[in-house]
Amino acid sequence: MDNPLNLPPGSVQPNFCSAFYARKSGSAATAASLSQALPLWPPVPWPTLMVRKHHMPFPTQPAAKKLQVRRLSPVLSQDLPLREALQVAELPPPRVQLRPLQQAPPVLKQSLPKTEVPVVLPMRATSVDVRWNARYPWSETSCESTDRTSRRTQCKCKNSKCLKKYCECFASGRYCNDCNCKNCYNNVGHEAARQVAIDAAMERNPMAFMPKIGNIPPHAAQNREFKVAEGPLVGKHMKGCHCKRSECLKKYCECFRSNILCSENCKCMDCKNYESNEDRKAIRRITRHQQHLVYAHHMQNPATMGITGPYAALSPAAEKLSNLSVASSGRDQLINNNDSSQVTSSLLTPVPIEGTKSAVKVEPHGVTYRPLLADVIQIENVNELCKVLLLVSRQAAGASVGVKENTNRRKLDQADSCLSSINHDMEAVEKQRDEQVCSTENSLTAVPVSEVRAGAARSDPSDTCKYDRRPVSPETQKLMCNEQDRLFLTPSVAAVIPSATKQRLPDTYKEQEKRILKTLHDYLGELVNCGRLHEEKLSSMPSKFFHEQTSVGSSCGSSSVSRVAEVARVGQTIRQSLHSPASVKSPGL
DNA sequence: GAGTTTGAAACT
DNA sequence: CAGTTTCAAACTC
Repeated sequence: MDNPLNLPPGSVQPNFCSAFYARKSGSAATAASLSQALPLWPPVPWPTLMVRKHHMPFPTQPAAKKLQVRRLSPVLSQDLPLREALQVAELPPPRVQLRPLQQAPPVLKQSLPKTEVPVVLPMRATSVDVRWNARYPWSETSCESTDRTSRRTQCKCKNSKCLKKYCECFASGRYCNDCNCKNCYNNVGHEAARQVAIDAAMERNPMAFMPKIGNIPPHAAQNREFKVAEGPLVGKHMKGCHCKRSECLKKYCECFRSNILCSENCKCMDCKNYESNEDRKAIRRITRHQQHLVYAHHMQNPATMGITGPYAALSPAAEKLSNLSVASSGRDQLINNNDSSQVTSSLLTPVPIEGTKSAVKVEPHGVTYRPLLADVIQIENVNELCKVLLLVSRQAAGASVGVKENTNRRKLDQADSCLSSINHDMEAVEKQRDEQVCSTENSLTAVPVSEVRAGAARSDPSDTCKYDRRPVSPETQKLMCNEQDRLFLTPSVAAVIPSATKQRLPDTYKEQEKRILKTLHDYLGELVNCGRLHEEKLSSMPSKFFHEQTSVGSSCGSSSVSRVAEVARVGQTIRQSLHSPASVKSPGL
């Protein structure tokens, strides 16, 4: 099979252009679905021409125009149902006809060096990862990682039929979908009219659907750290902005909106969108601060990200921002024409900075985030908590049935072994986690990956009883919610519970449950306090702080850390007491 | 939510 | 190519 894009075997190889030229409803529908699924511009006729030479240097725009546009006398291309389409779209007929490059007159072809292709493409770009238009560079990317549809930019066009570049959907190459537009023709049902509009736009400006931002260094496009470190991307607006009153410090300005500095291409007045300008820096600081708070809101209120459960908590500061649009804060940043897919996937899925093991979160537009409990909760703390809970449980059982100390010790050794195993699995879980608090939640339940997967397949919560016939109180069931506490239900862990205890019943279990929940409650309370203290500190510090926070080993909340670690120390005390001949004392939690 | 401002796109 | 109009997003109240 022909593979002009050199895509890996098995990967999707969309060919929007052929679908577009075919002008068959089936092909168009396929293109439409792909258009919605993939962040690229389907309809322009160039991509098929470009992919072969996408490493070529940028040509000048006039050269492109000469090559792509041929003046026509009123004769329209015979293969297009233009007249019909124009009647539908009520658009004026094009005065020129675009022709594919291959059909250019020989003299034109010969007049150009072999490498000269009338296409502005970032280096290393392909027709798959390039964004064809940067007027609305955020339109596909700002929200897709969490919700592919609900937060995508929705146009509100009224008069343009969504067939002009006023419409951001059309300009960014998307069909309108769930938009608030009126009299929309930017859909599969009006494919012919849409094609006419595209041709018309191309006729006015052959570069109409090309990226507006160019000259992004390849290493900037590829290197996530670069994006973070460099602040505004080094790209340049190909046409330049023409702002007069916004000082290029509002989103009216395409450069500012795209997080790039104005360049010599711009013809703006009173421009403040240059590197050393203090106003620009201040605005960016505020934006970052808002983004941080919004992010903190999401982290502390997991329900907004689809995470629900007993640990969901909303901080007061973040709550104030609950009405702040994430889309608006995020959309103003991204401009990476080379790497839209990567950005799409990472925008709300921050990744750790290389070389740090803390849960630092990085936004692709240069903002570095850090969970409030980063560096507060360590895997050791979680292990200790698990041990404490086991010991508390055993104490309760021991107090109830008088289990001998040597049995306890033997079982404790088994517990250690079991915990080591759990720890191993938890490390695997940790690698996969994308969010520290959620990870902590998982860790507290100490669910190995395999069991997480197995658990996911078991939709019936009552299935957990298959592991153990132990009864669970309604209160516990409420607490467990969707995340069942398998620490005490899985066969491997159940094995460490003294067999004598297993046989006693409801009273013993009640006591165990009560003390475990009490301990866990106290621990979670400490965590919540830690998070709040941390957040208060963050909120009271200048935005510069957020960058400093990217360094490993936050100094914030040292007292909180010690408070959390207290639980671990208590566990240590219990362990020591259990190993000593002396009788077990209450942990005093 | 309505009205205003703004600058790109479209038009002359 | 410059000036004007149209348009929809950004912004303000």
